[in-house]
Amino acid sequence: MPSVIGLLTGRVGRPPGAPMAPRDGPGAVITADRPVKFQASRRVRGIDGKAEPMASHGARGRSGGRPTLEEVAARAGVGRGTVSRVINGSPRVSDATRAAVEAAVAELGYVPNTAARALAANRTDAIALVVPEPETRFFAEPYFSDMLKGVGAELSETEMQLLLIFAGSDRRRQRLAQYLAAHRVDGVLLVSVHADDPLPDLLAQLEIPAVISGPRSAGETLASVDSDNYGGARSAVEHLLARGRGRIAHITGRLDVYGAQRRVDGYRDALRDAGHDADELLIESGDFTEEGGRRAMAELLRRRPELDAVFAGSDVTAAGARQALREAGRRIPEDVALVGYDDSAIARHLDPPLTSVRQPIEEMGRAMIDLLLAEIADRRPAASRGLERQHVVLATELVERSSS
Amino acid sequence: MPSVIGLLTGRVGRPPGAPMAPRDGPGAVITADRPVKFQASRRVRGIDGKAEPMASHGARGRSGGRPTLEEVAARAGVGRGTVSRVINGSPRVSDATRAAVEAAVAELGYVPNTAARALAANRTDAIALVVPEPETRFFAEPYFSDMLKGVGAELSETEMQLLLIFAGSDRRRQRLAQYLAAHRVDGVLLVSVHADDPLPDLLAQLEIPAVISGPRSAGETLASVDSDNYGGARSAVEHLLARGRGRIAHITGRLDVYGAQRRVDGYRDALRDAGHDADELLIESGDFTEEGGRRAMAELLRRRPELDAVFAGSDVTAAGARQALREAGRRIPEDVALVGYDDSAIARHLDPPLTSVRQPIEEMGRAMIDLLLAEIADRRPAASRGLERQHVVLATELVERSSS
DNA sequence: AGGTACTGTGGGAGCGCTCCCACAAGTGAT
DNA sequence: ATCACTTGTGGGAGCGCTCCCACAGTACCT
Repeated sequence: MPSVIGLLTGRVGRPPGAPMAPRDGPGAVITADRPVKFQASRRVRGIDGKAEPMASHGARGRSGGRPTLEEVAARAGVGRGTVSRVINGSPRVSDATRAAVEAAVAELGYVPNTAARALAANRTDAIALVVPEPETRFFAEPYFSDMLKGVGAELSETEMQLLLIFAGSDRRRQRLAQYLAAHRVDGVLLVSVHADDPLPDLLAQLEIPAVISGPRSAGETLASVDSDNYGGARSAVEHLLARGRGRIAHITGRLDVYGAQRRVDGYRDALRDAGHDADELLIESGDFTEEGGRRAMAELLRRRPELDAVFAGSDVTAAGARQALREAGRRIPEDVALVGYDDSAIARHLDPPLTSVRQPIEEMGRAMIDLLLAEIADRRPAASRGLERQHVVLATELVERSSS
Repeated sequence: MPSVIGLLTGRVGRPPGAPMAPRDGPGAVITADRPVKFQASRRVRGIDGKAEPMASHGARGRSGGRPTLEEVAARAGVGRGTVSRVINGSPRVSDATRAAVEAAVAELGYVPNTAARALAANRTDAIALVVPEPETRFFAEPYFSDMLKGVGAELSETEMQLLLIFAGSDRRRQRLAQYLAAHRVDGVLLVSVHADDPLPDLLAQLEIPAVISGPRSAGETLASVDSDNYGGARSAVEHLLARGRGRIAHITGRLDVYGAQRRVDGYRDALRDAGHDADELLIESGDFTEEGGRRAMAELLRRRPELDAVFAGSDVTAAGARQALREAGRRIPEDVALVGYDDSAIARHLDPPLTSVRQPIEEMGRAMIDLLLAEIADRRPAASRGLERQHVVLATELVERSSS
């Protein structure tokens, strides 16, 4: 499978009277509410099939017979600049002129030439969603498709095109670097990036606007969107406490992931605030995998056989823990209550169904796009930057099921 | 989810001495075998963060400080045209000059500007894979991902970018039409198109090269790639005959799909050639669905209870037939042998595992790309067209399992 | 010598846009 | 009436490429 999938997200027409988007707005390409009909548009080649003389240089040729801005202008009896303003939705055009231009556009079936626009304006109207994972994982995990849904929804209000780039192997990362160096996108969305990934630095160097889905640290330099890992963990632990559990263990995620650290913090603080003594032996690190969860659970049972609840760093981890608990003869939730994180599909399908902390992934996608578009728009007027990076944190929600 | 996913498939560098591809070849963008290192490339903005005067018109500005062809030429002490020839891999450059240019390219970290190239050359170096289905089906059915794999593999030798366009709803078809009208792709790959789809006509009108994966009829006007439905069906029936079955029924696919008709033809001819009388009551039409298969099977059992084998138009259909057979108390394969088509995942997982006709889907994807690239290349020199459309048919293979 | 035919090279013209300057016309304060 | 804005408009000057023509240089014929 190729390493970059791109999603078309632009819209076809701009709702009449819709507010202008930033930077004079990505305007309507064409006001195509009417049925999309394609006039056979005068062709370059003669009827006999032989190539027309096609005056080596001079009037219309290469474009394949498509109308240009200039032609629309002539038709509408206005200048080129005015047509451009109408096309791009600038407000500084009189109503009469606008109507004339729109009529000409419709009559000629004018569609802007993307390449010319990109060249002149030095932008691509495309952004990339970079996934440093093999595409199999991408398609398998609902996390990504939820994110994609949010991103797509938010983007559908714009003319932006989305490219999905898989950077799971060295070869692909190389390709990605190439792609970025060619400035083929106006901005980048980064998901599931590890702490030591050089990609963020590359983006900074190339001065490409970027938003990261989970900050790499408290001092993240890129704009970021995250769910409230700390709060989510707290809510899980508080829920267990409220259920009367007092010996709550935690299987962490990979601790080089900042979000996993924050969950540990939330776990610790919730227990401390409830007046429980810290017990480091109730914490065992996992790695977000099922096997890791099983191993960690077995270890916890060995160290603290009297535990009565487990907060796992992910649903998959919880699934592993569940197996270890079963093997040890512990019943869920009677003997040990279990809470996961992510509220993924497995949470619902586990036996018993798993209480889990839901992250608003789709919303995170939307938020990322908002931030990114703002950054792109800001950058445009090569103006005084130095804006602080935005960091958005979205609330989580505990979904209670019968495992706790 | 957005309606167009684009896949990046281009390569990073051209293998030294690789044969030139058509039309003077999509050449190496940059000879980046060396580790991808990004020089901080002189920036437009001053160190203090304020915008440089940036002489309103005149030398270098908009491009964001990236080197241009002109600069590479100056550095290498040659003309602009020569650098262009080197970049595009033209053979009409002396070795010494080429080396000098390549050195300059490497030193400056030159990467061609895609937009400028697209504008000047009137091409996009992108093609679209159009899927007139919702993306859920796309991701669920291995048919598509296999196809994608083949397409991606073949494309990885070129600089072409792939766009995946979902045209499952009216809105999306509209968007697609818009996209095509803007000539944002050089060519289109069409998969699973129904007989009455207007898309092929639209493509013809816009003069966009296109290849279809299953011809809509014997007189398909578009270039096409298909598997040998006729031969595949024959091999299935011949296999059943060889196993001593004499009363072989057929559950067809949707008969508005040309391939399904061809399978019926193959079925008929195989029986006729073996000296069996035609028995139209052994043929019942399905619709490629499980429910259709079940219904058709029930009907066949009612009409011809003495049947001893079934050739189903697809694996899914076979799965439906299997249920109906079970319900009727027939054992597979003892009482009734069952053969499917597609050799999809369910064929392996059915109980008993299903004998099925495998189509070389990945190869079909490759073949489609080959045809499409050839068409695109042919079209370029607006030369005498009128070439006959190419139709490629690939052989199928019978995969024997225990259901027959 | 003068053709004829290459190969290799430089650079003009142009692709279809956006950006921005110039300027006409209108509006209102002085 | 003059000045200072504002609003709307036209069009020049690019953006960074590709295409192709022109031409120098070399080679091999007559």
